[in-house]
Amino acid sequence: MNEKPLLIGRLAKLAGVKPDTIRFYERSGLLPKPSRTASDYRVYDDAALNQVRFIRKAQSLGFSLDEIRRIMSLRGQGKETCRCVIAMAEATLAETEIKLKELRQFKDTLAINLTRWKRTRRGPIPAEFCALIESASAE
Amino acid sequence: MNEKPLLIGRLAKLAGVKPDTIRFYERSGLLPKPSRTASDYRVYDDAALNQVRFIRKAQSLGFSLDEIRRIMSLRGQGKETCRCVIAMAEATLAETEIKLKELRQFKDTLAINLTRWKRTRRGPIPAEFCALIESASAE
DNA sequence: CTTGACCTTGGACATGACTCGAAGGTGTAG
DNA sequence: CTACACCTTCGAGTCATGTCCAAGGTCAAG
Repeated sequence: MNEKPLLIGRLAKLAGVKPDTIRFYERSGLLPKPSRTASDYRVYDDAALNQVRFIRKAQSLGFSLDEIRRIMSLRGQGKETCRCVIAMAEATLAETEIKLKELRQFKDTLAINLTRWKRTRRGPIPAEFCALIESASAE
Repeated sequence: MNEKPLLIGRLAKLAGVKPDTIRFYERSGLLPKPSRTASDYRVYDDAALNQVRFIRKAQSLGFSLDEIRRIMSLRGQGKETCRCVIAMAEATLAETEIKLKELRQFKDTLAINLTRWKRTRRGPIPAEFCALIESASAE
């Protein structure tokens, strides 16, 4: 009643990417080299799935693979590297906060411009659109 | 006392990009074709500077040139395109809001883990900090 | 034992977004 | 007139991030 090993195809499917992408991440040093079966198949554990999902998530938030590699390297450091880890985490946090602020501002600008457009060019405006503008500018 | 025309090099410097990039944006339909001097030099106005800055800003927030092109086309077009424009704006706004929410969540996760770790930093590195990657990708 | 779905590697190709170089024209300072 | 820093086009190169293909190995089902 052994569980079947988690091979690359299944991992890829679970993470919503292609096997090639997993291999590419491994080559790029984003994922640790997995263990292999006797026949050289890659075998993954559950952590690998989380790691791949984390990469995609961070990517969708605008981090490059290079930045993600740095963020992920926070794991598994020795205690002598405490300061380094803290600094890195804080840098990432600061970066994220700046992105947040700018994105919010961008959204507001967009909303304001659309409101102006709405006023000058009075076409048929769906109700939901007005609601969207309202809620966006209200923030 | 004529003002000197705003040529590509100066515009590029003001916007913090290279002349090549400006030409590239023009070729890609992100910037309108500027007027030319008798000797075929591109001559820009202040609006161009704002446009280039807008592109860079939006880019830094994770929008592709293609998305930016669509966002920018909201300016100064149409009358029958109302519905189309509205739908596009709505989509962009929604997308931006999702990004906002996710980024905020990402930041919070990061901050929480960092704070927790700082409090306990006398001892060995707590497992939960090392699990940052996993927790961040959870959900 | 064959079939078909997996896996392996290596290398080529694709796309977005620049970035550079060559070859030549323009404008101004000395 | 001569430098020199600009400008022009065109085509090619670069980097990040995949994505595909070929040639071959593995494994479970029929």
